[in-house]
Amino acid sequence: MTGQGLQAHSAPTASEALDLLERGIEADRLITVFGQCRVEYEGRAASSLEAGNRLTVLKPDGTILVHTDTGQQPVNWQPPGCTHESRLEGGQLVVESHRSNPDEQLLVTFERVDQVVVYDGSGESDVTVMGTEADLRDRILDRPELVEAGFEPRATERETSAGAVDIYGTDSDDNAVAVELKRRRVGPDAVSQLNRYVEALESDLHAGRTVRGILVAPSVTDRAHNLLERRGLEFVSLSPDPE
Amino acid sequence: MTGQGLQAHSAPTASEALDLLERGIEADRLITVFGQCRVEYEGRAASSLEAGNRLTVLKPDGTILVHTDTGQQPVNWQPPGCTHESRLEGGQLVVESHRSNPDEQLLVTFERVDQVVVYDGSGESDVTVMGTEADLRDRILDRPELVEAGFEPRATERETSAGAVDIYGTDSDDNAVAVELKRRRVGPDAVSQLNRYVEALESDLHAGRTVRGILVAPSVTDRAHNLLERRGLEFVSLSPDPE
DNA sequence: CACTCTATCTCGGCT
DNA sequence: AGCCGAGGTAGAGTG
Repeated sequence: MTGQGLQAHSAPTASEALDLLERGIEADRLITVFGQCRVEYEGRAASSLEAGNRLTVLKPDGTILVHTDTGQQPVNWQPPGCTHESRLEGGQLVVESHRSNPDEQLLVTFERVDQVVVYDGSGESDVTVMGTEADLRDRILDRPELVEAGFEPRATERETSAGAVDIYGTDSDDNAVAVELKRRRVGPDAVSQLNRYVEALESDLHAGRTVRGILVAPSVTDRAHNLLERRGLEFVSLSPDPE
Repeated sequence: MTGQGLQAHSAPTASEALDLLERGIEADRLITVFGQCRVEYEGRAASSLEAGNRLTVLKPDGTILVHTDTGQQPVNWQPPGCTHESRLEGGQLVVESHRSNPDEQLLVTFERVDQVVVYDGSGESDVTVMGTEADLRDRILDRPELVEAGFEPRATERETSAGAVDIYGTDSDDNAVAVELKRRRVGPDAVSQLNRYVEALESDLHAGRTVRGILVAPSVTDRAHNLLERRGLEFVSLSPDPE
């Protein structure tokens, strides 16, 4: 199985590396190349990266990642949907990843290849994440009184002219209530978002109807708190986890 | 050089893999592990991932990434600053990455290890990106008439009680002007942001002073356009690239 | 395809 | 350390 599932070659020549890459790309394998390389990107923006020892990852869905030994983010990349090509240029291995819409290309030129690994990374499995905004929503739908005594959810993702309100409902006086959910501490952006929904509802609903806006999140920053007050919006502290 | 810079082992036993990992972590190397693994994460959220063939990357700055053969983003990860540990559990290689603040841990359990590569990825070099928001700002500071004839920039990143305005200046009638820059097509969020700055300036400056808000971006969405009109804000179409 | 919003966002800068 | 905003954000969901 390993013989079919993985091929590795230490310190290959450029043409040996090219051979591995071409066959790996053809066979839809996950490919890693360790080596000293330069990187050029041009597309939505443009960037240039001088020679250094890096890890390049090619995925069968068209993703390419160039990682240094620091940082979680790749130093250069292309998203899924690109076409990988490899060739020799002046005796050096060159990997080119290209896509249209937008027109972009990433060029990785290896001055030295230290290792190539071609791997069969297939075998799907889904990751299930808990503690998301959806969990916070479900928690409130289960127990609306966590927002406020008398609160009654009427709809989730209710469409308005400004976008969809997370939870739309009524309070004990039958006022309309827009609830915006955030799974973590929020800044002014979330308050503006809620404000847009409240204004849209005031405009969409028949005139005179009172619309309250309630932000539900674990906590808010100072500026967000001030903005809430100025906008006449409310805040309820609640976390996605029952803790 | 390659002997020192890179060590690779195909289809190692769990204890051989553990040995490579421990020495690689100790030596601050970039480490990749190919193999069938399960992943458990618990921290800001929680997730669980069943067994599958994946690529795990350990960086000397404490980053850990678990990649499948699709997608640009890792399926599980931990940011820089974590502590990597490796051990055997029931004959299986286990990699644990942990940090405090917030308290999080990622557990990768290998049911089979296909390949371990330990690499010296050092040798820094900076990446220079062009076509960013800073380039758009510089373009306007060079030629303020691109925003409007008579526009005079007075400050960049001018602080207000709502945050920093990208470019603050005056128009030909000596009105205050707040310019918000976006390098790409924008939605309602950017309009709300600009509106917050304009309101803050109206409040901060002496009463009666007219404050105009101008959004500069390549284009806006429909909802953003409507919101601009409702808020009495303006839009100028401009791209970071002179093209 | 475009638009909107979430994210274990990450990252850098500043207070 | 927290707050704030940018990002070549990516990715999901919807019309």
